[in-house]
Amino acid sequence: MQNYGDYIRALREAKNMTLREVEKLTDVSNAYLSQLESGKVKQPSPLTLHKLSEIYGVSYDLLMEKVGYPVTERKEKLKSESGKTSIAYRIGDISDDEEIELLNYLKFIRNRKK
Amino acid sequence: MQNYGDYIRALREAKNMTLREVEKLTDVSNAYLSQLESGKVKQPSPLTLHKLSEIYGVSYDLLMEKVGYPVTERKEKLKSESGKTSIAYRIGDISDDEEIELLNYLKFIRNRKK
DNA sequence: AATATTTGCTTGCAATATCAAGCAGTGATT
DNA sequence: AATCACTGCTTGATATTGCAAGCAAATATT
Repeated sequence: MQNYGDYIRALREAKNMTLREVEKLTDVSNAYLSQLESGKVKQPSPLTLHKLSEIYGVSYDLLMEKVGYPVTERKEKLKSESGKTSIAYRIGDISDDEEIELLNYLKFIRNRKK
Repeated sequence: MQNYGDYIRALREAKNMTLREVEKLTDVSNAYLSQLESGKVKQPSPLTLHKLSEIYGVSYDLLMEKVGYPVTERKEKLKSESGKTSIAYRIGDISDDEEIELLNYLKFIRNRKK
């Protein structure tokens, strides 16, 4: 299992944001963000995770879980049926590690030219 | 709203438990429990709150909220399942060529292992 | 080429979570 | 009454979060 830091770094880079851009949007220092992404922080506070979840477009619960906090049981796991034409449908269920690789690869092909 | 410590103390006393009984059940020191209940702790960790929620029979979310942590709302939870939370959102708008590359790459990494 | 800006990072430092150990009061047992 | 166990509490110590300030390498601008 990978470090959750790699995951949130992948999220940021997938959006082509710098640490200081995220800092301005979240009021979390770039110094601390750097530590987060390099795995030097065990469990960032829920508030910090909430801010990150908002700008990266992932669910708060997901980040809480990745960091190792207890999560509230979601009894219904409804699959997104809306959007059978979306890429999400074609990709299907993917693991966390696969998602990191995909996001990294997307960043790569988008920065490839120029 | 006042001190959440008063609330946590009320929960314990409603069950006629001592600090040391709770300590044995939760592995949270009686010293710290005392500080919690007397309002000397700002934000106990989610894990601590989870343990307390289990033995006091209240929801984890409720304690999280009382302490001031962000909570996931029901509405957002439902909506997010097929919206912000899906990989489609994280990827964002994507061209046909990019999608083909992504899907090929996904196939590649899935065949790569083993 | 020289200078300025950007970017990720390291390093103390302050604030806080949590515990181990001990202390005083209260109630039970001898 | 003396002792014992139990109760809540305080205090000092340790670990961790998060920040301000600075730094070196990369990139942009003149």
